[in-house]
Amino acid sequence: MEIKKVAKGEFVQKPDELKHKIIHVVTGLLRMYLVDDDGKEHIYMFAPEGWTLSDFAAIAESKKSIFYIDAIENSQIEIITKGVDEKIPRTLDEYTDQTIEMMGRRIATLQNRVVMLLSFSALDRYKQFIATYPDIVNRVPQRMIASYLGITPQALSKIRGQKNTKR
Amino acid sequence: MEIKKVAKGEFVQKPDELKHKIIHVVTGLLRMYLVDDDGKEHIYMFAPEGWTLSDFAAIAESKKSIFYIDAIENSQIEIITKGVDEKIPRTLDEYTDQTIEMMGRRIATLQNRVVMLLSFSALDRYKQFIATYPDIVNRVPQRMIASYLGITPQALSKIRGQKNTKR
DNA sequence: AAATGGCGTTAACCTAGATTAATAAATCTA
DNA sequence: TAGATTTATTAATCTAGGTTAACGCCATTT
Repeated sequence: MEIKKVAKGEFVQKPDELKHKIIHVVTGLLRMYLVDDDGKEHIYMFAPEGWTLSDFAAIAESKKSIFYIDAIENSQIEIITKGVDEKIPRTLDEYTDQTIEMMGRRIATLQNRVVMLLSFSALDRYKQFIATYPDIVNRVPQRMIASYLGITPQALSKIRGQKNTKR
Repeated sequence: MEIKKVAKGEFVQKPDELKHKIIHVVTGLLRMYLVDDDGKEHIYMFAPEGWTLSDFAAIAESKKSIFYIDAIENSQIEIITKGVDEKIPRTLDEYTDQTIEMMGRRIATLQNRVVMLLSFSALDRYKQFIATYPDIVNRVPQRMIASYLGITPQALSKIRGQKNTKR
């Protein structure tokens, strides 16, 4: 396990790297995102202090990751590196309590995210985001929140205008 | 743990029940879905043989579930029931290898789903679905696939027409 | 076999959010 | 601190997919 400082804007991972990374954020704030065929960024998740980032699907399927990971703030992180073909632990005693807890939280988060993307309007997604991650809201630019919500910065700007006049 | 037969169309869970359920599918096919404020159904996941269904977020947050679960085919299932306030296991030795494996697969699946919902067009979502779940495609009505993809049955029908003529 | 109800398809119209573009404010950099 | 770059906002226009509605096809029930 490697401890590292990353400056704002610095990359920790790029797609197609030959090693998988599991990144634990000690201080600061990172983001994990993909770039689609049209060159558009889509933020998969933010990771503030205490969160862990990794491409579970890539590790599970022994594929290369499609995600970029970079720092939104100067951060301190711990990195565990594994070969692309290295298998996920197969039995219980290869796991730690901490890993299990992280997995449970991750499933709950992803589940809520899918429900939101499936059934909420852009406005409701935004409301839920600020209710769920009030601290993140003030630490990242609007356009990244828009990207996380699956809408354009322009649409988010419009929504915020409406939201304020409607009260 | 309770073993049960459920007939096609029969409910296994409805929202707001006072017990959480973890459902393992032995044979057959179930679906887990929610109904939004406009009365529209959104399918969260399908569960054929070997899959496990549960509302992780509700269990993690000790809340009541928002999901319906019912049988698409006559099925045989195993149900584990827990009180709504009953805590998720806290330490490793309360887990089984099987549970851990299920969690890993679930994260990978959900991650792929979020990426798809964030960055794919309706057509690409459909293509990815039939590539990933070829067997499910022929076991569920189109309208349910549409619901899973986050589009209307009419939109899916149109897409399928295009897809065929474009070759 | 008629009636009922679910399902898939097609088509006309509509709307939430995307796209494009222009501007101003904030932030970075030399 | 001047210039360059990024960000947020507003507005005009466009479009993927939603909505509504009608029709035909199977199944199931009577």
